[in-house]
Amino acid sequence: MKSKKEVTIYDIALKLSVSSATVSRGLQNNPSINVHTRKRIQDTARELGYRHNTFASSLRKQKTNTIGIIVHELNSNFMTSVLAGIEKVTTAAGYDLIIAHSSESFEKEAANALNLFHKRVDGLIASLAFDTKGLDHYNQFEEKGIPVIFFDRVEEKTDSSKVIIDNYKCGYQATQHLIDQGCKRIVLVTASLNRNVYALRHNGYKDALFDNNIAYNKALVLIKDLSQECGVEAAMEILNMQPLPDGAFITNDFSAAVCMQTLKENGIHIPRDIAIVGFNNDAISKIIEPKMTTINYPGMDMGEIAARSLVNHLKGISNIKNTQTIVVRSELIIRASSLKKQTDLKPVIY
Amino acid sequence: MKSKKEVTIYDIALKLSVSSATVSRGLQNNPSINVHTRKRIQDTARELGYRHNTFASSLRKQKTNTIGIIVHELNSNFMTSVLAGIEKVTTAAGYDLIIAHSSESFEKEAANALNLFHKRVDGLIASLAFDTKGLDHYNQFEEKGIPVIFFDRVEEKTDSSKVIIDNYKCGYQATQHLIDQGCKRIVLVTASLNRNVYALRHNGYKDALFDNNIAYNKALVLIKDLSQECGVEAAMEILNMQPLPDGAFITNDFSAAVCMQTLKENGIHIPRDIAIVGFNNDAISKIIEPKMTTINYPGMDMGEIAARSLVNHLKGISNIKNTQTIVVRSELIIRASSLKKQTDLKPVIY
DNA sequence: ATTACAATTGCAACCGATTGCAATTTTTTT
DNA sequence: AAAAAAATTGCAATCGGTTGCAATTGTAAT
Repeated sequence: MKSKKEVTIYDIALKLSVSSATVSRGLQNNPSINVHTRKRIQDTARELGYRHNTFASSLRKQKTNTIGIIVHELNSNFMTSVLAGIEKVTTAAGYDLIIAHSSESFEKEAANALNLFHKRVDGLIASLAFDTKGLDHYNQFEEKGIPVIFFDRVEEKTDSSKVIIDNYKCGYQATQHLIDQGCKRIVLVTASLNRNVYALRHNGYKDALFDNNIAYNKALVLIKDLSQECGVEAAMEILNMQPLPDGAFITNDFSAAVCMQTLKENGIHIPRDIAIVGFNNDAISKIIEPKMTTINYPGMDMGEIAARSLVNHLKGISNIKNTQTIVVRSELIIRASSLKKQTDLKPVIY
Repeated sequence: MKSKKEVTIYDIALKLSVSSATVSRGLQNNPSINVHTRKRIQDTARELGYRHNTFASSLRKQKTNTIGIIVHELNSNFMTSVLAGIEKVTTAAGYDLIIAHSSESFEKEAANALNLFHKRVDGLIASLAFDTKGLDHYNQFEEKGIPVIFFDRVEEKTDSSKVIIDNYKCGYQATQHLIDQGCKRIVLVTASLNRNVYALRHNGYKDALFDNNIAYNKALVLIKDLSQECGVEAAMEILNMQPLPDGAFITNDFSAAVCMQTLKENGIHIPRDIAIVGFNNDAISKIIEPKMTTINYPGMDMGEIAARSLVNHLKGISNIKNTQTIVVRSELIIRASSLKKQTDLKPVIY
């Protein structure tokens, strides 16, 4: 239990009869220190079991070499890919990461933001929680000149930097596809229209209907939380609709899968009775029967792009303010769950 | 871009004509400071936009109030639950978390361990990567008296503290269940037997066969990486077996789901031709058709238990060394994928 | 041999909060 | 009113690296 005293640069300095300044420089491989001396210092450090004291260093240097990440959840394919992309870039650039997740709670998100602020991250990458309203909790970063970059779930109105997909287009595409398959009564299951991604998908849905002369029917739009349970709820509501809808665009693969399953259990045939399109291209979309048509978008790329902008900004290579919004590509992946007609359109296998 | 200078306790001290010591104590609500003074200090801090400097504090106090977490992946139900459990406990106890994931790579795990070591976490909670061999990279913590507690994927042999389930029992139970359903040729799809969890499940499988007078057949044991792709591979190998197996115990729900699907696509009926049991009770097990029999074990509880031991140890309430191994309950959840016989055994709906 | 210049190394002042102990002020007791 | 006890507050050292600038040593040019 008794832990030995920490080894400091002073111990090394003492042992080698040099100054602590030399040791400090030597450990950083500073070329102003003689190569031979450097080696002696590094060897002795290893030998003594020295470990760098991050606090002392950060305290003096006024920076932490750490980037904070705030996300709403971790347990999706998408998020894991984003993180992988971020890690790839930041690790290469020599930054550490602190990952915080809000479990879709505004309060936790704000608490995480404050915490990372206190931990003095050099920069922040964030995706907003479900019910996050406003970006006030990120103002503190702005004020101190700490760069923040948002991805996916962002606040459209503000002029903060962001990496997003064209959610409007996705919504339009998905809906148009369903219409192409002959659907006339298309349900939209989505989440709070306050969150940009959902609002835009909704707009796309609406406009696609309009462009095809199909009346927008509010009763067909179900606002849910996109949890697994909500898939069941949505299915039940759909089953109670008169007449039955013939298509559904459910903006989350997991909810869509559960919904689809519940519909099937109630004797609905997919896609004959109801065609289904999900969102995210999560692994489950390929496992469920029939395989699910969905929107794919590149988490890894988004992560990389966001991280690279941030890192470049931190290194002074570019300024984040100049590239406010980056839109990455996304695509509709057509699988069996939406194919009512035999179509010459080959399903894109992803 | 120009960030204003940081506000320190000295600024507050100056403004209120008190000493920095008083400010420091006042901010911590130290009762030795007059209530009225405390209020003035806190008000002024807020007014000036003071933020606590964690480094200076950690440097002086020689502790960080931070617990490190090392896991192999984040994108599973199980892991998310564990994290939630850990968070619940640590947040209540006033600790911060730093989450690091190794993407199933030993090297990354070791790098993460070193990093957290340098960040001087007060304690560590870890689950090992796939190919992690030995615990040498955790010795550094031991040496400094920093408590480490492992969960789920652990190294059995060592006497480190751990929170686990009875993997042997799970393996036995799953296999026995398949045998009860009339299976005679049972495939086991699992991962490297070097990793405790897989070795023990394998032992359970073996012993269940033995106790039922079924010969252990090495050809039926497939060592894979339990990725999604491996589900396909496993299915292909199963299809090539002569005669066809009549049961499969696949120690990961996702792989099991993919495998099951591939088998179905090849005309195999589940469970009639082959009965299937998975592992983890991941969400997918309830979505796939037929729903999958699997082993459920309480991630949230494991997280809570691990965190609580650690926190209690850190607070000196108990010593981690006294409770080396904690085994939490686990259970077989029977669903349609394994029910060959109409049985009076009611499927446990979880 | 002398001067100019480059290569190394050291000095010492930071960075900001914490805390044991002493000093001072206030309150209570006699 | 003096003494004792309690409540507040301050002093000053400490945690461990970093870095501008000065000092020293070594090397090359004249």
